[in-house]
Amino acid sequence: MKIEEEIKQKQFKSEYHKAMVNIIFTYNWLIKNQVEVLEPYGITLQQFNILRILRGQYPKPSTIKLIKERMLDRMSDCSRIVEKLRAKKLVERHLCVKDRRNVDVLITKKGLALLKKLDKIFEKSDKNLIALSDKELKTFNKLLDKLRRKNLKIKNRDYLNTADRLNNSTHKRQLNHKHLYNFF
Amino acid sequence: MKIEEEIKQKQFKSEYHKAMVNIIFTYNWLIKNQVEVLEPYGITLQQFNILRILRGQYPKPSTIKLIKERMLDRMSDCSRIVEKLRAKKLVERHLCVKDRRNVDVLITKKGLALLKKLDKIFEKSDKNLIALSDKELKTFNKLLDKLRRKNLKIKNRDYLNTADRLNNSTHKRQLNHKHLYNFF
DNA sequence: CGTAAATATATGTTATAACAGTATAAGTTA
DNA sequence: TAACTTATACTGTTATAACATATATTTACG
Repeated sequence: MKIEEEIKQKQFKSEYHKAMVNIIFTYNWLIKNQVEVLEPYGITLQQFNILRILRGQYPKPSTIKLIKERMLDRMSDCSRIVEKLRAKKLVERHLCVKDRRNVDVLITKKGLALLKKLDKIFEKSDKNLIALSDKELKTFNKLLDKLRRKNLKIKNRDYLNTADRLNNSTHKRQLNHKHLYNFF
Repeated sequence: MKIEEEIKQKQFKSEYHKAMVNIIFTYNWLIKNQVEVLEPYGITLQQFNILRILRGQYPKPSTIKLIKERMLDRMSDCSRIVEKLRAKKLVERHLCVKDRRNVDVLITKKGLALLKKLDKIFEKSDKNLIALSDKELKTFNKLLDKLRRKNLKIKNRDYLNTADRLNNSTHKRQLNHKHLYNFF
């Protein structure tokens, strides 16, 4: 549906402006779908994404640090999310003997089985979700990549570890917008 | 920058999958910029958007209901955000005499002045942000509109008022993803 | 070796998103 | 007009995002 109808706005002041709204609207539309699919299975989007990261490493365990990096996000709550997954018996945690600062996180059989089930669900729901042909998808991806040519002053990567974070204290709590997930 | 480099992933299993990640990544990239621009001015993105909605109606006042609708979101915290704006003297609140259930919210001179300043800032920062030509923007918007052809089972609009919300209690707290803003 | 620096994770704190529920006013109908 | 329904806004609650700090371990360096 055209974005103008979706949000009941007669017209935008420019194609540029329309593109901004369109990205935001489409993002919400997309996330909403994912969340609704996950809801009956009792896990959140964040938990789901961590499970997929763990599967990506399986049978190798992942440290909290590795998970954080894959989430491409500051994700200070990573420890706590992993703890919730552990409470559901979807992951195991072991102290790493080589470097006792690390915690090895491993997805369990139960976790793998859940992902397998969800794969099928998503395959079905996703197939009809993004309604573009393969050729259109390519154009679309190219445009998105080009769109972001200009780098932001503060890059995501600057915040990947505590040290960097502490060196930059110019900003206060304002970033209420965390959904930088890594799908794979 | 290509999305593969941005998130250090060698390749995606499909263009479809890449598009999903790309939308999410681009959204975060966009919001991050907005938030950083607003930060020095001491208002959040949500507050900023409500101010713009109020300016859109000015000199007419807006009810909380109207603001909620324009936000295109459940936005149960609307009252509280307006209260914060009032504390900063950016808006005024008056009891509506015609219908005493309503609260008339009006942007103040100070609020208008702040928006005017921010307009200039954003014009500068935005100009270089989305790096697409006008023709590319048109193609891009067309693709985004087409992308969403398939409607989600649960539409946003179903949640615009309390009555509708109460009639649908099939879901629990899961929707941690609110950034459906209305820019104008 | 001893001390400082760096690293990895866990925990504490505050604001707020996402609900649910309540209070008040207006509209509707018997 | 009373009784019921709907509409509008406000308030309460819980989980968590976005920090900041603390603790434990390893590495680096004099």
